[in-house]
Amino acid sequence: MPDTQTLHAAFAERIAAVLHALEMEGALPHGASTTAVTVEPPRDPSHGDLATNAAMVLAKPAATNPRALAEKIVAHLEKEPAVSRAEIAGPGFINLRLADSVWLDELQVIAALGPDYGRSRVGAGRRVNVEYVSANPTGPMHMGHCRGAVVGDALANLLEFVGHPVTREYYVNDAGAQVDVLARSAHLRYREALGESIGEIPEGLYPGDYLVPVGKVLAAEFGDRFADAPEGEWLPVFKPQVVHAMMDMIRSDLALLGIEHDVFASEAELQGAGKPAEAEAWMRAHDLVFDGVLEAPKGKTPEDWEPVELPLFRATKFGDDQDRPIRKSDGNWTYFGADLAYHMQKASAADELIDIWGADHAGTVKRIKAAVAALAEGEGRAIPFDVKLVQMVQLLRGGEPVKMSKRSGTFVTLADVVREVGKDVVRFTMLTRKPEAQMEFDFAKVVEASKDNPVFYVQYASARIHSTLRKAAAEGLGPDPSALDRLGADELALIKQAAQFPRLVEAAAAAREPHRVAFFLYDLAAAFHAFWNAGNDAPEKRIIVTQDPALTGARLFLATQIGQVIRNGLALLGVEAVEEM
RNA sequence: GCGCCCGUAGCUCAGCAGGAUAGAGCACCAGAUUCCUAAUCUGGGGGCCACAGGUUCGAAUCCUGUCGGGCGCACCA
Repeated sequence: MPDTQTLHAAFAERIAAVLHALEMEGALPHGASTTAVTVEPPRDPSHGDLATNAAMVLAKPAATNPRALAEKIVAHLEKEPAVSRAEIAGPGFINLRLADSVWLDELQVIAALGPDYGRSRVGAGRRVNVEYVSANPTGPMHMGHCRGAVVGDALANLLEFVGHPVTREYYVNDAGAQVDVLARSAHLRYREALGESIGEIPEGLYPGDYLVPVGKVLAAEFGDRFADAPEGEWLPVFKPQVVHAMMDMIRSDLALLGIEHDVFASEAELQGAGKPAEAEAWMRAHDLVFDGVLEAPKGKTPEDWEPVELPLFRATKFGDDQDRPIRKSDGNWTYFGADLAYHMQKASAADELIDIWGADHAGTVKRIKAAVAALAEGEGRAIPFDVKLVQMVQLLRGGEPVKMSKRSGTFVTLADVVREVGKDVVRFTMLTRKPEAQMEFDFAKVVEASKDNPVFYVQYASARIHSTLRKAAAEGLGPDPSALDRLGADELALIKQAAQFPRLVEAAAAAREPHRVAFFLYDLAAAFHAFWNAGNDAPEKRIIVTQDPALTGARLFLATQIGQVIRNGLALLGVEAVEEM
C-alpha cells in the first residue's frame, strides 16, 4: 500500500535508482554523495512536472560537465513509462514531464485515501511534545493568547499527520506570585459575595468580573469563616480552588477554538513533587549548576543591585549570555529553575520538544535552550528542541485599533471574538501570516464575503464544489472515474496543483510551519475558482455538461477530489470545510 | 550597551532546507460581463529582494558587518 509514498518521493527513488545504475556502469564514481540531489517541481510549470539538479551536483565528482552527465541520466529516464519527456535545460537541469496517466492515477489515490491523503510516516513514530498556550491561570483567555493557541494546535495536527505521536501540553504557572494576587482578588470577591461592600478593586489586584462567581462559590462553601481571617489561613485554601476555576474557564475558552490539550502540567505540583530539587541535584552531579555570584547587568544597573551567591546554571556554556539562577536568595525556585525541571520532565517522555511562546518571552529562549542542550549532553542523547515565538496580534475594527488593558479589565477576550466571527475565521486568519511576523486582525475584514478574504475564498471553493455535486445529483449525475481520459490540460493542471499536497505537508511539518498549509489552500482554491470561471464564458468548460454524462462524471470526480484535498488541508488547520454558505 | 525577530511591488504579505526570467492579493491602468454555475472575469504596468562584503557552478534564501523598525534584556512571571 503506497499510503506513505508520495508521488514525488516515488520519482526521487527512481532517479536515485538511475544514479545507482550509472554508478554500476562506471559513469559515476562509487559512493559519490547524492545528498545535494534534489527532485522537485520547478517553479515555472512550463519547465515540466519535476526537475532534478543531479547532473549539476554530480558533474564534478564524475569528472565531466553537467550536460554530458545529464544526457546519460536522461537516457535512462526516458525508458521510464511514467516519464513522457525528459530534457536538459539551462545549466544542466533535467526537466521531466510525466505521463498524463500519472496524474489521473493520483486522482484515484486521493479518492482511495480520502481523509488520509497527504498522511505520511516521515515522523517515524518519534514522539513530539508541543507545549502551547500556557497562559497564566489568572483570568480568561484574551486575544493575546489566541495566535499561539492556534499555531500550536495546527502544528500539533500537522506533526500527527506526518507520523509523530504528539502530546499537546499546557504548563500551568500556578506557583508564582501572580496566583497569590489572584487568590487575594478572589478573597475580595468572596467578601463581596458575603454582602460586604468592597468598592473599587485596589491597585495591584485583578479587577475582572470573572472572579465574581468564584467569590460566590467560595462564600457558599466556606461561609464567613475566612472573611476576617488572616491571609495565612485562607490563601493556601483559596489558591488551588481559584486556579482550578480559572483553568476550567480557560479550558472552555480553548474548547471554543476546538483546542484540547492532553496534559496540563502544574508548576505547583511539579514543585510539590520535588522535581526542581531533583533537577538541581542532577545538574550539580554533571557540574552544570554551581554556586556563584552574578555580575551586575550591563547597560543599566538597578539601584538596588547587590552581589549575592546563588545556585547558577551554566547557561553560558551553551550559548546564553549569562549564567542563570535557579533559586532565589529566599530559597524559592526561580521561574527558570522550575521551568528547567519541567523541561527535563517533558524530555523524559518525548523525543523532541517544541514550545510555542509569545514574542515577549524572547529574552528567555536562550536559557531554556541551553538547559535542554545541557540535559541532552548529560544524558548523551540528542533532544531536538524548538522554541517558536509568536508575535502579537493587533486587533482592529474597521481600521481603528481596539485598545485593551488588562488593568482596567477591558481586554478583548478570546470568547468574545470567537462568538463574534466564529472559530473557523479566527483559526484560519491566525494562520495567514507566518507566526514570527506581526499581524493585524480586523473584525471587519475577516468576515468579509469577498475574494480579498482568504478564509472566505477557501471556504467558498469547498461550498462551490458541494453545491455543484448537489446540482448534478438533481440531474442524476455523479462523480465517475471511468472516463478520466476525457480530462484536458486545464483539469490536469488542477490535479498537479492538488497533488502537491503530500509534499507540502511534509515540508510544512519539517519546518514546523503550519501557515504554509493555509497559503497552499488559498492557491488551490484560486486555481479551482479560475477553472470554474472558465465555464462562465464557455459552457462546454463547465463541470456539468448535461449532454455529456461521461465528461461530467469525470469532472465531478475531479472536483470531488479537489474538495477532498481542501478538506484535508483545512482539517490540519482545525477548520471545517463548509458544504454551503 | 547586549540579544532575538523583521526589512521582498505604492500597501499587506508568500517565496517550498541554495536553483532557471522573484510571486500573490489590494490599489492602479485597459478590456470583458447583467450571464445566472450568487457573492465578477481576463490581461497589463510596476522590483538594485534595506545596504556592503563573503561562501559557490548558482544567493531573496547561508556567513560577516552596517543602517532602519519592533520586542526583550531582574533573584519578575
